[in-house]
Amino acid sequence: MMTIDFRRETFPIALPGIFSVPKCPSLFDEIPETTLKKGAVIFNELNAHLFVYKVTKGMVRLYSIHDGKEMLEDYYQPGEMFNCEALLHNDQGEMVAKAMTQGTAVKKISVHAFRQAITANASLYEKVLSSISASLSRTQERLRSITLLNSQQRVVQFLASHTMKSGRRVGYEWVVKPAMTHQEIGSIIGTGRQTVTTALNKLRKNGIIHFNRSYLIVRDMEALLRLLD
DNA sequence: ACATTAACACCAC
DNA sequence: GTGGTGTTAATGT
Repeated sequence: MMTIDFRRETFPIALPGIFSVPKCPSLFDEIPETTLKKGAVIFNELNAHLFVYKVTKGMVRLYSIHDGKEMLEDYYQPGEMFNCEALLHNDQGEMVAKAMTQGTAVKKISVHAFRQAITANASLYEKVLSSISASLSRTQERLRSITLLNSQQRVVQFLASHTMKSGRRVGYEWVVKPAMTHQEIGSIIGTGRQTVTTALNKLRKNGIIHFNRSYLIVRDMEALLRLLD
């Protein structure tokens, strides 16, 4: 009877994880996950300092509010940690995290426990850094996109990168399931939902994509990428 | 020209 | 019924 199934983390080589999704395997393994409905609050400005989280299913949106309007700050996908800023002392302002999609699941660990874990396992600290670094890169990329591209190009660019990152390859096509709402896509790329709808419909009319409420298929990724030249 | 906003109908869960 | 989508008209830059 073999019961030894612990996977101990050893890093003989320090890999520059440029393309790797920052993960935190051992620390969150034992934690039960919480499943949330779309729109459910994960943390708000009052309790943002208490926990560090990891997404296990679905997507999480992080936003702030200015003059009653929501400003999307960042978003997170399965395997990614978020709210690592809570480990630092500086206040991030009034941030709220919500489940972006139905059936989003997260795990959480208290800031105190996380700090203790870091003292026992220094490689955790690197994961915190790469998580924050990945968040910064995403935000820079969104800023660049909003500055340099028009809304149609932004839709195309987001669609291509999001599909290749989170979609499943099926033959020559890519399937993204569950589909994001046009509203959510709009908040990420900084445009209105009508603009997203019309841009997606144009792509659908050209046979490059197909979509309905539950999934989205990229039929011709090369044609999609060609639109960015 | 490009994009946003408001408005309305339609449809799915 | 609520929320998401398709479409158009008015308006702004």
